[in-house]
Amino acid sequence: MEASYRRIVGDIRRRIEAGELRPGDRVPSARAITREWGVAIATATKAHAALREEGLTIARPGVGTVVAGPVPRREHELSRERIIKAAITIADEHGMAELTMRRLAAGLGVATMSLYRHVPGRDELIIGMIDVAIGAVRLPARRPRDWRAGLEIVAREEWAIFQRHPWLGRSMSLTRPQMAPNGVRLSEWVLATFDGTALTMAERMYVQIALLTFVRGLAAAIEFEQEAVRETGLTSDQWLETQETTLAGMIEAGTLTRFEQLTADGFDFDLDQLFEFGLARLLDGLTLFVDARS
Amino acid sequence: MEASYRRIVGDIRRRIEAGELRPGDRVPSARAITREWGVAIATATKAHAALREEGLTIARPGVGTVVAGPVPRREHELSRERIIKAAITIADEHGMAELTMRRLAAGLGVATMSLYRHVPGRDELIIGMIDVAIGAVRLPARRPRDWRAGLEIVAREEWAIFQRHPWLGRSMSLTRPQMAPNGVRLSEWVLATFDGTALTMAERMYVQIALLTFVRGLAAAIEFEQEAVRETGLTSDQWLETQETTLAGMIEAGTLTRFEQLTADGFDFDLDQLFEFGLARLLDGLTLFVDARS
DNA sequence: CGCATTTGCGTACGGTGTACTCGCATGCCT
DNA sequence: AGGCATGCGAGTACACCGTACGCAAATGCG
Repeated sequence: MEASYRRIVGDIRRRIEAGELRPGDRVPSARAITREWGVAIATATKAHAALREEGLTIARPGVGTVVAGPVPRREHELSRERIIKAAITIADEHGMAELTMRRLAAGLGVATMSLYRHVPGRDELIIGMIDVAIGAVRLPARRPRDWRAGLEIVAREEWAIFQRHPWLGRSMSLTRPQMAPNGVRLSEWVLATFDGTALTMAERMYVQIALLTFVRGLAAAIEFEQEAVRETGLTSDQWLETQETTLAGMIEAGTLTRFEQLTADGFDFDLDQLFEFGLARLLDGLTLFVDARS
Repeated sequence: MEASYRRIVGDIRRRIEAGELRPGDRVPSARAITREWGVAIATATKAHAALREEGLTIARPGVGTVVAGPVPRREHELSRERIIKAAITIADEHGMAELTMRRLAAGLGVATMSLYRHVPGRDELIIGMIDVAIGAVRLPARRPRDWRAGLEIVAREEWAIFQRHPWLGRSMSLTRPQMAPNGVRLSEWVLATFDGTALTMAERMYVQIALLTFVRGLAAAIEFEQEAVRETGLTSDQWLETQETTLAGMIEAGTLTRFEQLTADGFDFDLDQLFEFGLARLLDGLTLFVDARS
């Protein structure tokens, strides 16, 4: 009769090879083996050692003996990635103010404090959200020959991201844009866009920041605009009312003729148009600058 | 012997004329008169009526009989103005996060809930702060002939305000800029700057918003910069460290040559330079636009 | 004298982020 | 076989927030 620990090793190996136990899963613990196979704990330890020897498993004190190999994505388990994704969903749909740790945990079906095993705190969570959001920017692998076209692509891409994530504009200033890994990737792409020009790296960076600043500044208005919509359009009335009482006194003083004319014409905010207008002006100005450098 | 209520009226009138009781002060109440002059309450009421008849006082139910006339500034008393000013001071010095109603009240030496007699809530307080801050913008009465010069003045003035109040950039998008009375005043000035051009009011508004958006976007970075300084410079190190570990992996991949070169050159953020650069480019672009319209 | 009204302010509530702690399961050492 | 340090999940508790509510005192008035 073969040594009983060899039988245990064989059983477990079979389970691994059958895919019953996948990489990252916990093999039966020593205590569990004693119960399952009816052996002493020494035997169980010996089996563990043999498995480890074969490279099939690795032992992690405090957690268990785990099947070796690249850990596959495990959808149902809590992870930093999954938390961030859920947080982004909440922020997108209900606004940043609604993103609380409790609500986030409830949405994930876990206890509040469990989040803190994967994320240091709310601020760091937001930084992670920013990075993931920026990471969604898709830049064409083939860089356009024209720097202006490249810049326009980036700006439009950023604008799209800001629209998809209304909270992003106001949260981004929490951190230096470069801090997030995906921000660095974006920066590099923009810097490279100017490769055909005489601009120094510092100058390119200035250009990039000027552009991003404008887009981000405009994006900061998105959240408010959306919040206004969320609040049952009441804000629109309320705004009108406030404006009315506010303006009444000033118009009486007769010093607001142009502003009055503007509102009479039914001027309306359209963020997309504002974006297009500002982008065109900024790119025009940058063109003058780049041309002067060449 | 004269009617005793006439004596009381005389006494009180003397106090008022002597400046002992100033406009807005409360004249002795009916109860107080009965105690002070030893008369019946009917007499006291009669005295009050006589004073009111003379136009010296006005009666305000629930508060008292008050000396008539324009109410002078009363430094030591709580007022919406004083609250807003104190709030701005706190936000300037310690950041918006430190601005709590409790702390604000403590700084003013009053109970927390006393604030709510003068301010509906924190949000409205912030709106008031924004308005006061914007109200500090000093525009020359004599408008420059050149629209570009005018725009530059406004932009620099706004930038100065944003620097003086680091919280302003992030808070302003809470509301439409026009909501605050002083914002309207500013808008009107900018609109008027283009009087010599062919721009429609809507176009002028677009120009203004584009400019303000850029300035505000850049201003959003001020708060973080200041916060970094506040946190004992640790953030600077921490940032470097994060950047190091972050970049290490990416540089290894060999895809960040330009960014690497930038940091090697010791590129440093200088918000003022960024402002100047962006402003110049934006104004250049706007010039092309305005010229094309003429 | 009773009344409604104004004012100042204390208490309390429902919410937040998160520090702390406890129980449990683990691999390892003696 | 038993004791150990370790890792993990989760519950409890704390400090703090904005502010609704209500009470007590003072007032002019009928």
